Amino acid sequence: MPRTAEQNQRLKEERRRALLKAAREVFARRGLAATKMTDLAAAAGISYGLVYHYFPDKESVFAALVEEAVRGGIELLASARRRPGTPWEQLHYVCTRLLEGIREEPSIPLILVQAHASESVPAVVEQALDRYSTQFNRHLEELIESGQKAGQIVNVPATELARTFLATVQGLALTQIFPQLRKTPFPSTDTILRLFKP
Amino acid sequence: MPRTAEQNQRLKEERRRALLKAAREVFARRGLAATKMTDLAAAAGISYGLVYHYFPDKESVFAALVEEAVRGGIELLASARRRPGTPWEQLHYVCTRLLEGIREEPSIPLILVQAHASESVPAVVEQALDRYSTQFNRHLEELIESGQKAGQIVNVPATELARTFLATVQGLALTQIFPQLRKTPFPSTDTILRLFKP
DNA sequence: GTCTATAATCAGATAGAC
DNA sequence: GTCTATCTGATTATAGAC
Repeated sequence: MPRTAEQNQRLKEERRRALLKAAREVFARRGLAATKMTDLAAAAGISYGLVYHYFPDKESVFAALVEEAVRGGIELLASARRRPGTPWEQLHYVCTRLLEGIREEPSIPLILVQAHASESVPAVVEQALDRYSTQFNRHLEELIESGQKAGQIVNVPATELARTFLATVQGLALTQIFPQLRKTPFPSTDTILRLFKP
Repeated sequence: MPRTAEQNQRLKEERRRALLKAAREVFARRGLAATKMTDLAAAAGISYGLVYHYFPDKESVFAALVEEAVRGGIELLASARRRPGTPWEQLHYVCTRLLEGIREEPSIPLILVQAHASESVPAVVEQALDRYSTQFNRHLEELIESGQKAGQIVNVPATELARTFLATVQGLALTQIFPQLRKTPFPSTDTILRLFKP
C-alpha cells in the first residue's frame, strides 16, 4: 500500500512543520542555549520524547530554522533584483518587505539575530551564517552601486551603507523582543531609506 | 588593624573588577545561558570555586555587568546634554562616542545586546533594561526635539528616529560578534547621522 | 583566599510500553 | 507514532583541605 505510506510521509512532514513553527517562536525569544527541549515540546503541544522523532537533537532544530531564514533573506534580495524598476525602487521593495517581516513575524529575522548573537553555535549554523552574510551583502552592495551609478543613492562606499543597513534591520528585530520597545512606533520604509538619500 | 582590613577590602575590589572584566568578554560573545562558570573562571585565570567567592551565582555576575553598561549609556547621554553647543553637535558627540565604544570595546554594548536578546533573563536584569530603555530613549527624544526646533534635524517623529538610531547602534554591536562582518568597513558618524539630516 | 573534590540538580538523549 | 520512565552526562553550587 504505497498510498498509505505516502500519506504518512505527508503527515509527518506536516507535523514537522508545525514543530518547526512552534520552535521558531521559542528560539527567537530565548536563543539556542536558553531553550530547553521541554520548551520545544510544550510549545508544539507534544511530549518531550517525540521531538526526537523529528530531529536528532536540539541543535538540528535550530539549524533547520536558521537555514530557512537564510534562504528567505537571500531569496528576497534575489527577487528584488529581478523586479522591473530602478535600483531605488528595488531597494524600496527590499526594505518594505524586511520591515513588514520584522513587524508581523519577527521570529524569522530573530532567528538570525540569535544565531549571530552567540559564538557557541553549531558549525552548520555558522556556515549558513557565512553564506548569508556573504551573499546578502554582495547582492545588497551591487544594488547600492547600481543606484549610485543612476544617481539615486548617495556616494558613500557601498560596503559601509550595506553594513549600516543590515545593522539597522537586525537591531530593529532585536528590539522587538523587548516589550517596552515593541510599543514605541515602528519606523517606516522612508525613514530607513533616508540613509541612502543623495 | 583597620589598615590591613582596608587594604584587603581594596584588593578584593580589584580582583572583583578583574573578574568582571574577564566575564564581560565571555558573556558579550556567548550570552548568559551559553556561558558556563568554567568559562568565567578560565577567562579570569582563577579556579572554578573562587568565582563564588566574589558573586553568589552566574546571574549576579551578568547582572552586575548589565548594570554597569546601563549606567554608562545613560551617563553618556546626560553628559552630552550638559555640553555646550547645538543639539546637532550634542548628537554628533553621542554618536561618535557610541561608535568608538562599539569599535574599540564592543563587549560593553554587547552585554546590552545579550541582555536584550533573551526573554529568560533574571528579573534584576529586566528591570535595569527597563530603566535603560526608558531613560535613554527619553533623553534621546528630547535631544532630537531640540534639534528639530532649531531646524537641524528632519521633521520625522522623534520617537521613530530615536528607535531607529538605537536599533542601528545595537545592530552594529551585534555584527561585531561575527568575524566575517567585523572585517567590513565600520560606518562613520556622518553616515549614521544621515538619518537625522533635514 | 584559593584550590580540589563532592553533592545535588538539571537537561539531553534513549529505551521500551502502549 | 506517541507517550512515560530511565539513564547518562554536564553544570551548578557547596564543603572542606591547604
